[in-house]
Amino acid sequence: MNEADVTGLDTPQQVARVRNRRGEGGRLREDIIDAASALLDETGDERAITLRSVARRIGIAAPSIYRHFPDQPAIMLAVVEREFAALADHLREAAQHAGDDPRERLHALGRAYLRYAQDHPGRYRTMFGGLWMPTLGDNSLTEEQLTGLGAPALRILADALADCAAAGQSTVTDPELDAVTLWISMHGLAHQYAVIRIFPWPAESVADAIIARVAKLTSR
Amino acid sequence: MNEADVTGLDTPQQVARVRNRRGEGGRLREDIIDAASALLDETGDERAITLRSVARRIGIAAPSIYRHFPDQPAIMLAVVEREFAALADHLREAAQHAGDDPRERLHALGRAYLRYAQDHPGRYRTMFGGLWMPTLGDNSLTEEQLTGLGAPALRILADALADCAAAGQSTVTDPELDAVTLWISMHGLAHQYAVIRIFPWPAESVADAIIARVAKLTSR
DNA sequence: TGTACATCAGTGAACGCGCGTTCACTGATGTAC
DNA sequence: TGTACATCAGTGAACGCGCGTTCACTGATGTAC
Repeated sequence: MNEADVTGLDTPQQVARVRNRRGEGGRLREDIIDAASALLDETGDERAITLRSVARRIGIAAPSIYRHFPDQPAIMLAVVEREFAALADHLREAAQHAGDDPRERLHALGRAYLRYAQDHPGRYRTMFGGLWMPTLGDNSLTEEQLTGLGAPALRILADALADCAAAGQSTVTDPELDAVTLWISMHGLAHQYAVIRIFPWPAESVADAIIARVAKLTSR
Repeated sequence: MNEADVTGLDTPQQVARVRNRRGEGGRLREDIIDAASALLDETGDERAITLRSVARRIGIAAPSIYRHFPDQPAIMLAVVEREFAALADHLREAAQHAGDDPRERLHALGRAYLRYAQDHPGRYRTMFGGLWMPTLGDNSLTEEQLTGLGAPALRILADALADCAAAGQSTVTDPELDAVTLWISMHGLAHQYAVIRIFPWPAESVADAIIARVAKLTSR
């Protein structure tokens, strides 16, 4: 690091980086995941996440990554794990801000889910696109871990749906199963959003229709 | 081509190939698309479709592809175009074999759509995954072409839904819009099928619930 | 307080690989005369 | 019927590139004595 670094001559890809202090080396791990997420947001293409592109972005040498990740797929897995947690947080927050009416809360959750896919299409596609996944036994991810990734977010949805049913605003009889059905349906919309940026149909009404019909909401 | 070629010593990747006769060079174009589709089926990973992997598979030299495609993305586009047509054919056939009851026909379409995603997960993910798409202005595909790809399949679904409404089996009032809604919802299920092979929920009932609720089918 | 040293965080050079693409070419085949 | 030739279908060698990964290393910093 020298004076030239603050002149703005460096590309944003090659920011000068201060070496972490002793004992704080673990922070690079977070920086790597941050950089990979940012690359996903910018390029929308998970193929753009290479060991070297991530290293360039942070301003480190490529081999430095091996101090924190065993190989390249491990970075993808870490990104996806963090994003699933972020999605659950995002939904939880939306549910808390939605007020006391269960029906409103469910709609708020649907909107929040869609917003996540719209705001981070690259991340959403990566999370659900499957290309980061193990080639079946290729690495150490178990099936439970795999389906468990989305479990917290699904839990939030199932609770909201159960609240609707309890309040007499929905006629579903199996909120756990119907939460899956609702999530699957919303995923179809969110995924299309994340893939085709210009959605050729009135998306709001599509979302409302899906929620109201799949969740079997009663007419007000 | 010599005797050794029929001894089975060659890998399936390197089949001896007879040069097309004069005037029939266009057949290689079909062979290239065939090979790319087959690679998609086998690997389930569109990153496996490279100029060289396709060429190896057919048994030609890599540069030969340039006689038929301007570049590598053009192959992907051709594959996707053909698959969308195949999907529409598949649905049309299912509708024809479903008999005269509109409700049954709609359910048959839903099952056929799901089956396509199950039988060809790699193709399905590629068609709807968006990674083959132009980087916006990067090549010559227009927005109409893009959204038009799925139009024939959507048409079939919209007609079936309109038939349900006309027969009093569905209370939808806008079959065009609701066909989109239904397709989006089924896409969510089909996409999950194509990504996670072991589906952790009763998929049949999920599909039935989506169709019945989104299509607003009347109870029998 | 000073100093030797172990540890930590990260580097620089190099490797082999498969990729997309280019170029000048080859050899079979149909056609004009 | 024969033959010259244009065309067609496809090739072989080579290029530069970015990739994942390895290896031995460097230099700062905290710690034990």
